[in-house]
Amino acid sequence: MSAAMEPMKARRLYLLLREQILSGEVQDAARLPSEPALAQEHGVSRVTVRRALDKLASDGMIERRPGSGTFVSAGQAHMPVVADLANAFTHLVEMGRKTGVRLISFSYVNATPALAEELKLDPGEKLQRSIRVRLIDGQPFSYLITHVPERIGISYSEADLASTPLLELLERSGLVADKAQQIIGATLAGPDVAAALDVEIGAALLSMSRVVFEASGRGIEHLQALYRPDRYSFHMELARTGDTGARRWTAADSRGLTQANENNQDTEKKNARDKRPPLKRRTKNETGRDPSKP
Amino acid sequence: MSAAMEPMKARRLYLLLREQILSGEVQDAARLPSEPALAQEHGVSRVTVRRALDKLASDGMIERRPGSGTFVSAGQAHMPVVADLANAFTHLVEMGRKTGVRLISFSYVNATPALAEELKLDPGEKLQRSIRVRLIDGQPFSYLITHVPERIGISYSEADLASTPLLELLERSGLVADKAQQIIGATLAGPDVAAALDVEIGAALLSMSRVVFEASGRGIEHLQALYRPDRYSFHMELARTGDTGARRWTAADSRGLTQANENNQDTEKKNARDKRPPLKRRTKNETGRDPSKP
DNA sequence: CCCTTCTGTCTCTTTTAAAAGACATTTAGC
DNA sequence: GCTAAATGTCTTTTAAAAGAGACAGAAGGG
Repeated sequence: MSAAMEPMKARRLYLLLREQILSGEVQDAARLPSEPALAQEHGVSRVTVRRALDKLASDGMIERRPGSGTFVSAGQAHMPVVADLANAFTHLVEMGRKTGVRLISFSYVNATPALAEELKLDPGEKLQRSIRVRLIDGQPFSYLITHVPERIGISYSEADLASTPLLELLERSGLVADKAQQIIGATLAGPDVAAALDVEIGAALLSMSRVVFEASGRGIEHLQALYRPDRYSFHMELARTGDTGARRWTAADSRGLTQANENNQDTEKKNARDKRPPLKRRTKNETGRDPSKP
Repeated sequence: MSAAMEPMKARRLYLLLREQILSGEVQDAARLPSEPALAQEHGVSRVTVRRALDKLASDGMIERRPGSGTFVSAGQAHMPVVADLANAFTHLVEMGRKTGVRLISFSYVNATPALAEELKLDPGEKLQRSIRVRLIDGQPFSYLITHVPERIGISYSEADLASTPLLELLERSGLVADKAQQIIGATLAGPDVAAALDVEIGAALLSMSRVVFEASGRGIEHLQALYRPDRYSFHMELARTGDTGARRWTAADSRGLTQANENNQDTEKKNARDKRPPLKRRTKNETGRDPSKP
């Protein structure tokens, strides 16, 4: 019922206006220039302006009143799910219990050179590769690609993965996580991730990659997580300790997981999945599931 | 000499292949299907496949050998600049001394409702608004939008902003930062930010917004930072402390700021700025500058 | 109340991207 | 050295996005 990917000029104007609104360059709650004005100002046709505004409106960033004008929607809904950075891990474990998980794929593969190095694998060692999607209130917010050495991966079943956090599975089988590295960055959503997270194809995602090591120094888990930034973000509260000269910020253990905010306009957001018929995509089995277990 | 924004289908295929490579779905160093094969597989023409591959190649993700095939470029260059998350602040201060800063804009504006609330401003209070770009080795990596209450902002000059970190300026004028909130997310690059950071218009950016409070509880700084994820990312090392039952991750103060890796293919990356002639953009004064001062 | 201005919704034309195919050039293998 | 198959580079045709304009309906101000 609607085209999938907005065309170039419209997208450009959309990003421009979005930038101006988010950066505070355009006053909050102010009226935007009229559509013909915007069209002339940016040297595009009104249809294009309209497409850009349509998208802003579907993002909930603007409100359009026929006969009156187009207005910046103040609020900017906050993040529904927020992870505390200081100990994101424990929260993730807790969250694993409160959220649903879909197992997208599960297989054993050869380690790529990069992965083998990061996990400090023995040469030729294989990896268990699984892809999961985490849901909260039935809505996906994270896409997890995990690689675990085969010798470790065999200690739990495919079904376990769909119900229990991986770290817990690992520790149940006697392994002791000792150290971990995390890198937080950003990337663009590809078609698979986009479909799984219900976002558009070029959307921005928060990415976290993590490698967990046991005491011996060998890697036991490699995780590449992709988050919808509108549903999940990292949150820290910092306190300044020490006096002038040696001042420094320390992470105040803010009781995180602010899970408020229910009026996000996401419900209203068209869940129309786009078509892109020619570009094929692998089929994927779906394993909806909700937790249980002590 | 080259078109600015890659067309839709090409972009889609680009994102698809990129996803498959980054997720490890396509084996490292493996040969991709031939261009005609990819064209048929995805139901697009070879020109489109070609455009997608062109972009992957310019990202350094693939290598094309005429007569032989197209191969996945293993390495995936690491981040040149990495910030330690545990005390990203002090590092930022240090970095402020080692890097260049460009002042993009400087003005006084009315506070938007959202900003007024976040900073806990008195009604009607105005804000000093400044936009800066941080460079390392002459290359931009962060775009900073700061809002400071006017009464505080007048204590330093426009030129100060181009040479000294803001937090230092604030503390020089007698203010004492006490607490801060940070939120880390991701967003898409708009035209202005894209131009300033030398990325494409729809690129993914790492975003951090921070509010700093003094002891009285009043906000003294609001920062919205946008980072190029290929040049800057957050890095943490975690250690697991406590025994089974009450296990928990604590941030091991990894001596961060890993500034290694010089062979990033970025030098070779075409710095061709795209044209987009009709879409206007505000002009911006540039204040190149390198540090000094004790 | 009327007039102006704004958004909403069409139609038609122009421009640009994508498709289809031909052909040259390079490499690897037999 | 020949052949098969790959990338590189064209040209022509077709499909899709963007442009241009007309017109209806809603809101606000004199």
